[in-house]
Amino acid sequence: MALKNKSMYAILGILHIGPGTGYDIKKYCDTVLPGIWNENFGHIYPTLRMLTEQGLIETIDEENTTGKIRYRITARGQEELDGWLTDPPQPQPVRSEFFLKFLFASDQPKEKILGMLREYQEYHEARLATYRAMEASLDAGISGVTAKREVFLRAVLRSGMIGCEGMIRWCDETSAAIGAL
Amino acid sequence: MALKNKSMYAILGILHIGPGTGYDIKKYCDTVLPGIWNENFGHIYPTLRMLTEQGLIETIDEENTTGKIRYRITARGQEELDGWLTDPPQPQPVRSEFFLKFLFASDQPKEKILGMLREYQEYHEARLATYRAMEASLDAGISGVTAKREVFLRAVLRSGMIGCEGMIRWCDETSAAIGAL
DNA sequence: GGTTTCATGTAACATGTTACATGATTCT
DNA sequence: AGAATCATGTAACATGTTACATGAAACC
Repeated sequence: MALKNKSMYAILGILHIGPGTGYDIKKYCDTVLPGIWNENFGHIYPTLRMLTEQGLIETIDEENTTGKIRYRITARGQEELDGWLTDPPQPQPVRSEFFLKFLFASDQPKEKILGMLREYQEYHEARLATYRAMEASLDAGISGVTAKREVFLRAVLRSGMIGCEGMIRWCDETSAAIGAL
Repeated sequence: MALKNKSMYAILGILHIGPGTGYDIKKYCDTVLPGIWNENFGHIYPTLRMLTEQGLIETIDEENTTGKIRYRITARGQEELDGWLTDPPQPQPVRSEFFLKFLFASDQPKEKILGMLREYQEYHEARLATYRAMEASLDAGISGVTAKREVFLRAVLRSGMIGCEGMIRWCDETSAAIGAL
């Protein structure tokens, strides 16, 4: 009875912000949700069909000249979304390839380990730069979001920045510790 | 030819630290690798068989009274592991249920949102406490790891702590911002 | 006229989790 | 004697990714 997977809620949530096509949903994940959520077409289209069958979303038929199919959330879909929002998020299993490699690298040459740390640091510096750019575009007021939702978007950006800053600092600390070995 | 999945390397890496059974590998993931890597039996046993077939690990036969099967890494397995360690880790797709909910919660009552943040903060405080406990047990010198590997374990613990501290700070900041709405 | 972006969808494949079945050993 | 932990393994299921096929519309 209950929805099986998280993807269904992700799609329901995206459609609650505004109606759109499967393609729009993918776009939304890639542009506003990177680092938070990802979906691929192989998942989106079957899920849209399931959600429609369950009456949680519906198609908008509008002088359908092209092959586009726009969906919007239904009242029942909104209810289902609100219920999910109330459930505490379950801690998800983590799999960090970097830390796994790092832990197993203790017998590798020091230079190799320092190189791994440098790359990891550069990766986070690049991410931090893109977060800052996103923040700047919010500052410039070119996004079409409401003031309230902007507070939430900024908060999510801040969390990404805090994470990156922490990892950059960690790389510094750790490089120093490894260098001293 | 090349190994398909990350689990194979995780298992290879764990066995490179020391020989063990499938059960030991699961234990290792649950105790020293939580927050970094997880495996389940349904994956471990078939993978051990594949790794054996590929000659990357081998069984240790020792007066096998019980049903235990202990594995150790082979020279070829060590080579394969070293090669993987040299490849840069690929950025993994992220899916954070909490942030997804948080972003979709902007239309929910303020109290509900503050509650979500409070729970998220408590969760990170609890994790921080376990990391500190793990650090204390390293300080006490009761772990049987080498001095060098201990440096790496401490570094991984530090990264977990930095992450938790960052998220706790973020919850404070964000609760204040939401409260002011 | 050609390239990029928009748009939908399926099939095959890869990966990961849960539940179950079984039994030995160790601890209380 | 009973409970907890150790130990191996399979089958069914759930989830997620990639490659492919197709074509319209927008841009240059």
